[in-house]
Amino acid sequence: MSGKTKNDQELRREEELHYFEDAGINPYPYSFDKTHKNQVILEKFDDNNAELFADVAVAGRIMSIRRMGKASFFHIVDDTAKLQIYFKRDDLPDFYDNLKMLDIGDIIGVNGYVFRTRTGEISVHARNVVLLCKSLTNLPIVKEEIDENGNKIIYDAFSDKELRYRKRYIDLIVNSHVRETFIKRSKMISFIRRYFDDKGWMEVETPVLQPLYGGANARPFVTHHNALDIPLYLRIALELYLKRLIVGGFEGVYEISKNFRNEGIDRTHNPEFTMLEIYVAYKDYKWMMEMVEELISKLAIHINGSSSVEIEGKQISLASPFKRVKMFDLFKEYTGFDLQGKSREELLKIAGELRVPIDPQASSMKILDEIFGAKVEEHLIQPTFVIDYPIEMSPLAKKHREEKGLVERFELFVNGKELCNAFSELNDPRDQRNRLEEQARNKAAGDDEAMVVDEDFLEALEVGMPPTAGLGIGIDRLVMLLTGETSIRDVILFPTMRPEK
RNA sequence: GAUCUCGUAGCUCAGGAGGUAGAGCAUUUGACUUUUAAUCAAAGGGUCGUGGGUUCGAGUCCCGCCGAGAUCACCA
Repeated sequence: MSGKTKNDQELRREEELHYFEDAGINPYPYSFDKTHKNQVILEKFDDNNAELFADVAVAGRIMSIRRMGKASFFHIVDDTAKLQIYFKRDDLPDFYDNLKMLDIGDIIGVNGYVFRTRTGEISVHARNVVLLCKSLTNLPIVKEEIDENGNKIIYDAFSDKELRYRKRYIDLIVNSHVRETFIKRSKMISFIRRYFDDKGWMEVETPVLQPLYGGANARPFVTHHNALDIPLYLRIALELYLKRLIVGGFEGVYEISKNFRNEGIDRTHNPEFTMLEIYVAYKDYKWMMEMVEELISKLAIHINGSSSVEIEGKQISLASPFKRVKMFDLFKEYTGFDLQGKSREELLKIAGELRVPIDPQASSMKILDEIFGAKVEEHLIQPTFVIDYPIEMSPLAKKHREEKGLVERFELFVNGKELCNAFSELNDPRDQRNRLEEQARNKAAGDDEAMVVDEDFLEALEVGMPPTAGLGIGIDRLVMLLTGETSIRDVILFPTMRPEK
């Protein structure tokens, strides 16, 4: 127990705990043999097969109590559904009086038979009850009603976001849609794993603690290793180690794990977030686009039963294929300017005409990025592959096979937000060295998100990496898309919070 | 990091002409052996985020601090 002062309800629960102990009932027993999940009973029971449900054992947390004198109705919830339990005094001579010492939040196990009540609800008629865990704090009471149209009306929802995120275990208990969101998240990740594994690509684990960070433009977290007495960085991307593995001879590797970026927190950013990266040898970005289309459209159907999702009131179709548009064609379409091959000064002038505010020190890459963010992104509601980026924006991508000054890269945008980033991976070590050195110069000039030169990575490329297609997907944002959530904190179980004081 | 908004009982909220707090649910007691936002009757529960100021008097006005949300900046 915390040292917090207990309120009257918490004190009463302690008294009830002692009541059970004094009665020789262990309030924290060791196990309970369940025969059925609640959902199975609700789905499989019908009035003609009652004999199959004549002796069931169910268990779960008490969520509501209706005492009617010599009969009582509780709802218990397990990890599948809410189920009603009927207690009749005559059938529970030994335990019925103990029922009033049970509270919302306690966990019980019940043996009994399944039946349908007069009002039609499938329920378990209890023959035996065991207390499995006494709860010492009171939960928020959320009541639900199904109206005549079958819509669920929720009363007194537990909705304080701060409490919900800090006390996620309570959020999960009382808000069933929250539990569903995280079940979907888990299903999505296992679907992706299965999809990749079936193709013969291998899941790997690469260092989280890295002597040099790389693979993205971001500010890292720094920590210190005592025995080695060196700084170590928490990874900002998976890329450079996964490519080393392609050099090492694996032909398809992927990793799904946390990245850490020392930046602001908002509706779409959490300092630690889950990234998927995959690298497949002998493939290019065109192949990767087809893979992404298939993966995402199949995933949507697997998760939601439909390739169409509604988010922020917009209907979005994730059915394959997705639109593909060259980045500079999008600039033409939404700004009226052809920005390809323009000098920094020309871009600065155009940004001014478009009324896009730009830091006068900004590089041309930065200016393009700003204009894209301000003028183009918002139009990319339906899934759109934006392809062929300027070389300065993509230091790890391979030069375009036809167009000078561009690289073979795509980003997938959905609902105006970037979901994936991919390229034909740069495997010419000389070109890669030049580009990283350029990054290092930018860093020296004050760009604290620019990349650093990783000599070991360059040596790996000198050993030789086959042509390779690489892809990164922000899993949290993919979950947001498929669950309709608009805040990343609603798809991360324990989002980063400032500590309470 | 900036701006705006918010922080009242276990939960959801009301109060805001400054006069030391209200509702519903939850809890307690009683009635009720198929109820379901169960119902009916009665009762208990709050140093109104925190520290200071103005005032005879502050949940209410002012300032600092803590925490949160939204928008923006940066990014995925």
